[in-house]
Amino acid sequence: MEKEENKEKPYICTIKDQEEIRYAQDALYVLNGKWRMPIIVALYNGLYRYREIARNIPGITFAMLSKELQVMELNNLVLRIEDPDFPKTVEYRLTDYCTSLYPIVESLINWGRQHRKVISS
Amino acid sequence: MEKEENKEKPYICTIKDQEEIRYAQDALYVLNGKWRMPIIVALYNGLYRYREIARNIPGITFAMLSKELQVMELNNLVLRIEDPDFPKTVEYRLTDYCTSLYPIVESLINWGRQHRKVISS
DNA sequence: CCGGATCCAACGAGATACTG
DNA sequence: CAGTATCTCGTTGGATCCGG
Repeated sequence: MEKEENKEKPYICTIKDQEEIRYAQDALYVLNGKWRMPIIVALYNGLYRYREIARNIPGITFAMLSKELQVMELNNLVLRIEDPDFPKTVEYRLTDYCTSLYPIVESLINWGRQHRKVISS
Repeated sequence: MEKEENKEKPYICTIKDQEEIRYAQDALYVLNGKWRMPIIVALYNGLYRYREIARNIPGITFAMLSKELQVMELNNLVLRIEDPDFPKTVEYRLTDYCTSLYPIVESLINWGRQHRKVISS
């Protein structure tokens, strides 16, 4: 980090810019990685079971999903609900906290849909 | 990739889920990495010059910004406008294509702002 | 069927020094 | 001022094996 260099020149910038950039960075910190948002989409659409989720996210492996879900549980993004019956079933749910992220995910989906239309026309 | 395993079971899932997940993945492919979105925010807010941008994105180095801008230019996200005068000045602008991404960035900022409020209260 | 643990490759990211 | 070229390093991502 060579923040010294950045700070040395106070520079005529509107504080607003810096703040918006920081907000974006904060959100990115929570949502970083390749799989976090797709997993949220899956859960949001009612895919709750482990293999169910894995099967519907193109390219993900079980190991990656497992690791991501662990981290997301620690970060309070998902809840893990285990049923002790046999065969063992586990469900994952979005926390309310995570649900508040959905506008971001939604705009992502909308852009993707629009973009698909554009490039295929 | 053990997609074979994923494909083997057609499985009762609504196609809609898969499509939304794919759309999100498409968008993420364009916006991946730690710096792409912050750079877009900076440009969107009227920071056009190289050092101006670097100074206003916390944590970024000149080298990272340089590399990102190159890739973003190739991907048609930014335009590089060089003025041959001395001292040399270069401006970067968002392309229209990139501007269409701004709803995503905006929702990111809004969540970040909201989140800041929540954790500081 | 539900995963976790481990090991390793690939890539992203940063430090540093240098150029026009 | 506006970059580029390497080099290193940590993290992400993935394959494989293991357990309840």
